[in-house]
Amino acid sequence: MRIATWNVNSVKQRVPRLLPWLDERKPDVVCLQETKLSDEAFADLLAGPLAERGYTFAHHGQGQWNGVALLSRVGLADVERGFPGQPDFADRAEARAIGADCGGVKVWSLYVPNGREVDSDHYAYKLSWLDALAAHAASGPGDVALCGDMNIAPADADLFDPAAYVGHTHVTPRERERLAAFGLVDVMRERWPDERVFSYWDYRAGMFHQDLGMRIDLVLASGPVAGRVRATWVDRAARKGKLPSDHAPVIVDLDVAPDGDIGPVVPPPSRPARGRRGVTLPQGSR
DNA sequence: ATGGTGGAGCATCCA
Repeated sequence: MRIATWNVNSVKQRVPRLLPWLDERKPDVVCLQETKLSDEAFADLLAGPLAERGYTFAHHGQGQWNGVALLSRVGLADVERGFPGQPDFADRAEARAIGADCGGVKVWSLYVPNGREVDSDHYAYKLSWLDALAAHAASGPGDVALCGDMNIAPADADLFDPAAYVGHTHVTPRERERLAAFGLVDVMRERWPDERVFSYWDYRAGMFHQDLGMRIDLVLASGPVAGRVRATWVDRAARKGKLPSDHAPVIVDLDVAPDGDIGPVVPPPSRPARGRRGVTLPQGSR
């Protein structure tokens, strides 16, 4: 079973990239984030193309911001939109979490709040949001995979240059502690312990071209799921070419790949490290 | 060079 997670940064803009990518990679379960559509608009846009490809789907949207979805060819049962105790921001519920049983695994598509500035209201919201998620994720006895844009780099190795992020969100101990508190396995880092591997590159200043990115899109799996992993990689090809998202998909194969390949013969997930110091982070970049 | 891009949508806000 192949699971993928991808922050598409507007699924409407990304349709010409998403549909060929589904045909090429043939994921069984897809977690999308930042769809930026209402449920109705998502269905109008994608119900036909997804049905043609054998996917059922569930979307949790709020219009122009946020929005998460699950696509599945292995079943989509017990769909949950949001999770118990999920906090609001400014008294408004945001569409940042959708979960379902897909092929025996409870899969969550998550778009963790950005946090904006350390110690801002939005940062406090991010921490409380993660606390509530931990309480819910820990409550289930079954196999679980938390997938999505966590807006946290688990370690300094997940940054092109740790010095560029001093004082920024995404790297603070309080955020990283929340990730660790899930008690789940970061399957990408387990598979590639010493590789330079990023999933997000700012659109600005040629960051992707220079491979100046960060790894914030994660698959966090419970032990039994992590034990089934045969391959894990970042699909950097999806970040290239015309009108890409600023994130690349993260792909995880459990047991065997959908085309029968046994995995894990895949290229290293990113380029070798090139010493780059003193690069100024684009303002607002996360 | 103290900027630079892209998506929401129409004035800015967000990442």
